[in-house]
Amino acid sequence: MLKPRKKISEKTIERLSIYRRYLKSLHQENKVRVYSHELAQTVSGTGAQVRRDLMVVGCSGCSSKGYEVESLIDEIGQLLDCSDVEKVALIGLGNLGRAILGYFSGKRENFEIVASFDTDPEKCGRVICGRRCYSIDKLEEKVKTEKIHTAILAVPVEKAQTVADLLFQSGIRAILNFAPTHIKTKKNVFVHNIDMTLALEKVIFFSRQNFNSKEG
Amino acid sequence: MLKPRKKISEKTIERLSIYRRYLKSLHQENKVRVYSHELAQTVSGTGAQVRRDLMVVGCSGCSSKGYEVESLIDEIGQLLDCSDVEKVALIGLGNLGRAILGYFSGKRENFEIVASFDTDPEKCGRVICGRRCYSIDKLEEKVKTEKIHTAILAVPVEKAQTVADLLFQSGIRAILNFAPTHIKTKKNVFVHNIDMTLALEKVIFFSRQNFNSKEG
DNA sequence: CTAAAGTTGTGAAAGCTTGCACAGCGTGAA
DNA sequence: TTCACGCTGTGCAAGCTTTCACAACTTTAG
Repeated sequence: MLKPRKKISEKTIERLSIYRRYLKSLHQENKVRVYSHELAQTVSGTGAQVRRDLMVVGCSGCSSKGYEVESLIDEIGQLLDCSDVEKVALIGLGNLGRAILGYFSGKRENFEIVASFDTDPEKCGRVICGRRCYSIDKLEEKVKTEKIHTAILAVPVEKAQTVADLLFQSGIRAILNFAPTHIKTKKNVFVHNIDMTLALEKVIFFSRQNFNSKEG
Repeated sequence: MLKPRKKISEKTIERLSIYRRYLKSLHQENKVRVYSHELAQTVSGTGAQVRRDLMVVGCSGCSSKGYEVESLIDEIGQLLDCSDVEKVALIGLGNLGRAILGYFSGKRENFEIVASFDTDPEKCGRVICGRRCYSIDKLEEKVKTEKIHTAILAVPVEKAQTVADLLFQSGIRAILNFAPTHIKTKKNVFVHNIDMTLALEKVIFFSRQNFNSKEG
């Protein structure tokens, strides 16, 4: 029943997600067809790359007319989305955690933050940004009863590994980690890091390098 | 005067930054030496990769004793850091923007957010999270007089390209973009995107894939 | 002293990602 | 119908990244 699908690279998945976002905006403008080179602009890529990415979703392009916007959206969705809305837990309600909660609140189709957790007794039990905050002691229980498979980690760096271990133990399958540290995950759990400090340092480095190589 | 340095890849720069972070923590624990395979753990990599990364900073390892923590920190710093603190501007003081401002406030050695900007007249002129917020009309002026080279973009997606163009025009050399859209940059400007929705979608996808391939 | 163990630095292979180039096809014009 | 055009799908090559594997070196033990 499961397709014999090849390994799909992270980069391809990211681009597909970006294509879809653009396709949805085209759909709202009632555009019916789109060419690969148009999609390519959304990722600074080439038409060939787009076509290759689309091969993994079971391509349906049509020579000289391009791709149908609506069916592409569907097909990418079939690959990327779950059958039902994915439940997500947020751990850590500091400044960043609350901002994340606000950022993801409402208007999402594919996932929803259904619970948040913190250690601060001041926060536990209250409703913050429209979601009830639980004590982290309840994490394992909630994750299991609510069948949550994905977690966003926005705790201080010292606590990140401990909380991550707790998440593994609870049966979480994926973590989006905002703590600036590498999380050791032996299990079959996918971890993606968003390390803002790292990103800023990188950006600063390349700004200088570009500048020096051109003008310095 | 400028080293004839080869192109250094983004990935290498990221890893170097991570190594350094770990090295600093080792330094605080008064650890003097470190082996490549220890550093490798911080990035889920191999010793060979670490050694290769370190080649670009002008390696100084010593057979069978490993690397000196302190001098490695210095050498990586020589590559990554500017001679003086890099000034950064933050555009957009919504929930996310304020969280970013808080996140980066204080205790940073290499960079500092020196000004923030927003369109909301309610915010302009006030001091938010310890930084004065200016009207976006002042952006070009401020960027030029303060010699700011780097910007963090945390504006709504509709405004992202417009503001980015303004930043290019003002002479910005690098942008860390949080808006979920691709920014067109013809000039010699380095743009790095942090797209949280994209990241979460990716994480969800791979959690399912891992799970299915193992147990489904 | 010699030998064993363990690490660095790096050439070379393997693997992954992107871009080129072209066959094949559909469309529209004449 | 026939032709020219332009797009898709994809083999292949080029480029980039990681890993392997090993010589050279340092330290420790005997």
